[in-house]
Amino acid sequence: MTQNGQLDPTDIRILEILQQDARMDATHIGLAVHKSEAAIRKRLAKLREQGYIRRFAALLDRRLVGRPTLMITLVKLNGHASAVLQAFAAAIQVHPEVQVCLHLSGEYDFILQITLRDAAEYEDFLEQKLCCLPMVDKVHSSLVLKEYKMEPAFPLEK
Amino acid sequence: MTQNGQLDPTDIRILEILQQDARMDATHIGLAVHKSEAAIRKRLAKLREQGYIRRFAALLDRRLVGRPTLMITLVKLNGHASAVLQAFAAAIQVHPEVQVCLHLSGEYDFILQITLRDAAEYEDFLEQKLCCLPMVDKVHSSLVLKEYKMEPAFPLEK
DNA sequence: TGTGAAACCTCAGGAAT
DNA sequence: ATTCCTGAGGTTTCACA
Repeated sequence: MTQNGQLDPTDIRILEILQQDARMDATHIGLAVHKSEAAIRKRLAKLREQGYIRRFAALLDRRLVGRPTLMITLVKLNGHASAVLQAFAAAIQVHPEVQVCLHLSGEYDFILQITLRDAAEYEDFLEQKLCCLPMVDKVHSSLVLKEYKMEPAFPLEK
Repeated sequence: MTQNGQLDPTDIRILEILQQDARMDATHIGLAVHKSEAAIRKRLAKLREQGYIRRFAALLDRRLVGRPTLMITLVKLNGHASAVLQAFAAAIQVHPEVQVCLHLSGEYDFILQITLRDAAEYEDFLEQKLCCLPMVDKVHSSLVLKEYKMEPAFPLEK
C-alpha cells in the first residue's frame, strides 16, 4: 500500500485471495504473495481500516436455507422528489427478504432483488409491503428462472 | 444438525454469525452459541460439506477498488430455445465486469449487473461484448444512482 | 525473529434420543 | 444403536513486541 492510499500489486493480490477465500490466514496469504506473515497482517489491518474490505461474509446456498424463489422487481414511483425516493427506500430496505434495493435512472425508479420460500410469500410481499406504499405507481415482477452468475467479487485492476 | 440434513437452531445461529463475520473462529462462535469449540468445528465442516456454505468472501468497496459505475442491463433475445439462452449466458458470464447474469420470466430475458470504471467502459462493453451477439434483440440500460441496500446475507428461518 | 497466547485437531467418555 | 456434546492432550498457528 503506497502512502497516498492507493493499492499496490501485493494489496491487489491479497484482496483477490480474500474475495475467494475470506478465511485464509495471514501465514498462507504470505506464502501465496511472497511476503512475511507480519507484513500481511499489517496490510490486512489497513485494508480494513481504509474501507477497501467492508466485511467478510459466508455465502450461503439460498435453496438449502429455504429461499428457493428469487424475484426481480422493478418499481416506478409517482414522484421523484428526494423525499419520496428516500421514503420509499427506507420503507422497503428494512424487509429482510429484500437483498438488493437500488435507485435507477430510466423508466423504472427502483430495482429490488427478493428471495422467498415460494410464490405465495411473494404475493404477501407485494400486497402487504410494496403495493400499499402510497408513492408506488407501477410494479413489474420477474421470476428468476436460472441463475447463471451471482458473484460478489470484483475483478481488480493490476 | 439433525440426521435428515435439516438445520437445527444452533446451525442457524452459526450461519447467521458467519454471514456477518466470516472470520470468526470456532472458539468465539462457541462462546456465542454456548457450545464447545469442538462441536462448532464439527458443525462447520458439515455445513460446508453439505453445501449450505458455498464459500467465504471478502466484500469490497466497489468505489475504492476502481469500479464506481454500476449498471443494470435488461436484455431481450430474438429466440427462446434452450440453446440460444445458454449460448447467450455462456458468452456474457465470462466477462469479469459482469457480476450477475440471471435468466428472467417476462418481457426481458436476462438481467445483468455490471461494474465499471466509467461510462466509457460501459459503452465498450455494449459495443464489443453485448450488442455484437447475434441473439440480442433489445437492450435496456439503467445507471444505478444510489445503492440503498446490497446485501448477500439471507434471513434464516428459525 | 522470537515468545506467549491462541486456535486447531483428535480421541475417549458420557448424555440424550 | 446412534448421534451429539464435552474436555483434555498435544500440535500448529497466530499476534504482538
